[in-house]
Amino acid sequence: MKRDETERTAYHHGDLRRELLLHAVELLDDRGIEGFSLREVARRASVAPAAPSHHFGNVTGLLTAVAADGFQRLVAEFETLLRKKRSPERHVVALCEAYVKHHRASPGVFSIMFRRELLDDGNETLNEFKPKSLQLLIDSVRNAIPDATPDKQVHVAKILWATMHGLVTLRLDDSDELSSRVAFAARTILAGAAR
Amino acid sequence: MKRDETERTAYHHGDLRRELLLHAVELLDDRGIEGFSLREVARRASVAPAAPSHHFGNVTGLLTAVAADGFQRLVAEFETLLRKKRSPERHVVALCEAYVKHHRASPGVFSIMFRRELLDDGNETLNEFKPKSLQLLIDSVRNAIPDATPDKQVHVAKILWATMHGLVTLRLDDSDELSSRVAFAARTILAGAAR
DNA sequence: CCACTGATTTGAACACCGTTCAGAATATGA
DNA sequence: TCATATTCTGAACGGTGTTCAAATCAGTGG
Repeated sequence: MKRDETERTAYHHGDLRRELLLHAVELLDDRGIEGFSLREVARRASVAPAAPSHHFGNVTGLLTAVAADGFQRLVAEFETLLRKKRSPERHVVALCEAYVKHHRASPGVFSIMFRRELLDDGNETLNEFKPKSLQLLIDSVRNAIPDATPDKQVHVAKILWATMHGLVTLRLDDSDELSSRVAFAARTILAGAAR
Repeated sequence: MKRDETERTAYHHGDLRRELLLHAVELLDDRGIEGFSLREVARRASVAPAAPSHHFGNVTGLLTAVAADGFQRLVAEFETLLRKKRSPERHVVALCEAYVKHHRASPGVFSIMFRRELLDDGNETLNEFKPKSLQLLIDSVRNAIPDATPDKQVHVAKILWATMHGLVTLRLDDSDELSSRVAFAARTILAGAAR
């Protein structure tokens, strides 16, 4: 009922689950996983330390929810890009660039999305959207190198994914170079694979 | 003096620094960085919780020493491989495979070597051997694609490095496939870059 | 309208963590 | 031998995640 109102009382202030998620994202992007703590999230939401447990179970549950959201957004962005009319190769490059863009927009969230040891592997949203994001890249690669065998197409897609991930996480150079390096890398790999 | 003897007394048992390093490596490979704790390392060395601080300052210092050791070993392995007589391309592939091998041999150590937020960036050993490892790959790439511009050679080397890193850390497939995928990826990227 | 039920949040407790610091134990060297 | 420096201990402090009974609130059936 009273959704947007500020009339949250001490208990039951409407949508604590969502609020905790927002603060968790903010804290992650602010201080990274090292500076992250469940108590600090609770503190930022002006709530007792034990409050999150009811919504997420434990800290792993909260991080998993954040990561699942991240993959969901990534898939949404991928699908938006794929609706545009472009050459197959440019589609692949666009996905790779989106990957980097996603990281820059929310580095803290991004950095946990692929840390399996931090996440709950039973989460449904995660198990739906994480494979889906890879699948979208695989499909694009199929169109970009249609003459390759299906196995090789998957092969190349995984290599592309790994390359993007490495470039983004290793930070071998400042982020200005990163965008151009990503596009170059994608084209180089496609070229090598198409021979 | 009394080096190899088991006659370690309560205090001053010879080479606590080295022993702590060994236990830290063991614990990292055993439980990963998530299960790692300075107190557990001290416990495994049968020493008080505060003992490590004298040798490493704090937990960051200990992890940095572990990582620095890791890079030193990686560089040593690279140099051994580079002394063998092979084609330039095979040299590059060999380095990439060594990268993967290193990860498999000591995944816990490997996983912290590139987590800059966990390490002390003032460490001399680290600042010597980490750039050196990349430099060795760059040099190999120069030989493999001699006709490319120096900039592009560095470019390609960094892409290769990122790809290996992504393949190893993302674990997109079981580790049996990994070795062959790494070699394929290296050749694909070199081929694409040589066009 | 009200009592009841279930969902939500609190507050206190527990064990563990990293770090600090005074002081004890040992090693070193004059 | 004795003074000094090095190395380690033990206790303490504040912070963390998690658990659990108790307190609070929302909604429903009577």
